[in-house]
Amino acid sequence: MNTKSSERAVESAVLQIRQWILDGQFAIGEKIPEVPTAERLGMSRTPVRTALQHLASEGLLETSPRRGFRVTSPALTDLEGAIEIRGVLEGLAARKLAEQGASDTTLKRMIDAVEEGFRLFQDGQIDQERILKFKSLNQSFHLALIEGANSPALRQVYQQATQLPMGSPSAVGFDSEHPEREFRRFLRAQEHHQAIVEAIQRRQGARAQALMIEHAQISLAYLSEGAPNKA
Amino acid sequence: MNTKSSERAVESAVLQIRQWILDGQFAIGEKIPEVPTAERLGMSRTPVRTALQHLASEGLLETSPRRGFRVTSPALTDLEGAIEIRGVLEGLAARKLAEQGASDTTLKRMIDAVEEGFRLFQDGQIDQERILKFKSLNQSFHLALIEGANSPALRQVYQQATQLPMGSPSAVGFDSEHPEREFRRFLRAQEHHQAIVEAIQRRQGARAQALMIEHAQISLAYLSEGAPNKA
DNA sequence: GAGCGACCTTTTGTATACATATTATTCTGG
DNA sequence: CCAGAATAATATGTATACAAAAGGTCGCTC
Repeated sequence: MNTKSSERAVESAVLQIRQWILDGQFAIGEKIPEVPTAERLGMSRTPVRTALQHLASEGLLETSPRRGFRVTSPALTDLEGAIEIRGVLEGLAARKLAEQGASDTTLKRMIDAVEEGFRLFQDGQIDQERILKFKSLNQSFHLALIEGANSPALRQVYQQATQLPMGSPSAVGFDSEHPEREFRRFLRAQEHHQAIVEAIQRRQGARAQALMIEHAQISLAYLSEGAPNKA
Repeated sequence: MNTKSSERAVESAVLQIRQWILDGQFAIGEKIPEVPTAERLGMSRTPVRTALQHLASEGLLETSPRRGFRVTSPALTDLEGAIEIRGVLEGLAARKLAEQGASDTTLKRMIDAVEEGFRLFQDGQIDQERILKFKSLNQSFHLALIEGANSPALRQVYQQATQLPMGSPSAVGFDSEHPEREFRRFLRAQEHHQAIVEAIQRRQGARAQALMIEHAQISLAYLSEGAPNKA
């Protein structure tokens, strides 16, 4: 196959291989050889190699000099750890925003996300479409927070942290058997977001930080309550 | 040139290019093209490319899809950000240690570091050798903390964070013109370490976290006092 | 039959060729 | 003389060829 259509073989390889790993299609210590993977993806070794290096930098693979790439323990037990990390990093971002003042655009992005979120749930209904929309709004809120904090270091580390398996804010699950409980959970998240925005506007750094960290703890509590692990 | 001597062209390229960047041989936003770099290093584009990707994952370079690699700001302005991040991550580690209990070996590593630190300064003297020793003890303390927290995700993100330029705990400076002030600074750090160990032993999670974060703030205050930036 | 070593296969590392996108330059029109 | 488009030059992304090393297999020796 010669130089396919577009020019993002690497990107598609990263997405596909990451999915394979998260789907559990590879055992924990299993080796991922370049040639079969390249054939499976219909491309040459070069982009596959690049993709594997990228995934290794994400922490999904480990590599030894002449020994290729192997799947690391996906640390499913450490989903907790990833959420905690997200919490303290976002807490730091919230405090910085409050202390140094948030830009109008940042504030607008956050307020918009909150208001749209309330509009989503104002009639008390909940369905698949709204859940997806909420996830998107949620991610938008958290991203505005991090980007608004105006700290390249924070942005970079946060990005690394959210690349950990299932560590992303959008990886919130949904228990379809208890919709009313889920509804309350989303609403509580909304209220937290609102309180955080308020604290930032009032320049209450410590409060913003504490709220943000507590906000992350919700996800943790949700997990230990026996929530759906793979929704 | 055909397949040089050994098989670590990539490694040598990483070392060399990293050195060039840290030496300031490239301007901040400057592009690092593959071909000239490959020629300069006497190898082909392939290992250079791999090395550049690696350095990008370290945060020294940034990359856009079809636009190659550029040197990122060494974040001298964001040294602050790196220290803050270290602070909240170590704070999280301290809380986890306190809450879930520290292992004997972890506790011993931390206590040893603290006691040796006090022994270093007990006669009120300070010199180059002791400063280096203190840096080593300091690093040992912080490493024990992170590793003891038993969270793979935390370990990984922390490692990433300390790879940020000058973000490592051992990158503490020393102002040789004010030795007595420096002495007090080190002593204060020691006392913080001791208090943190105590809080962990007493299972006071929130206190341990707060102490750790405050501990990081010392470095920040030190910076803004006009401390030596490159000691 | 078991241990050790040579050989063969597989796989990674590097070099190079080519295609395509980006960037710089030049030419034309206003 | 400047602006914008077409074109040339440069650089990146991908494919492929080749070399060297790791891992496995087979055979030899004791």
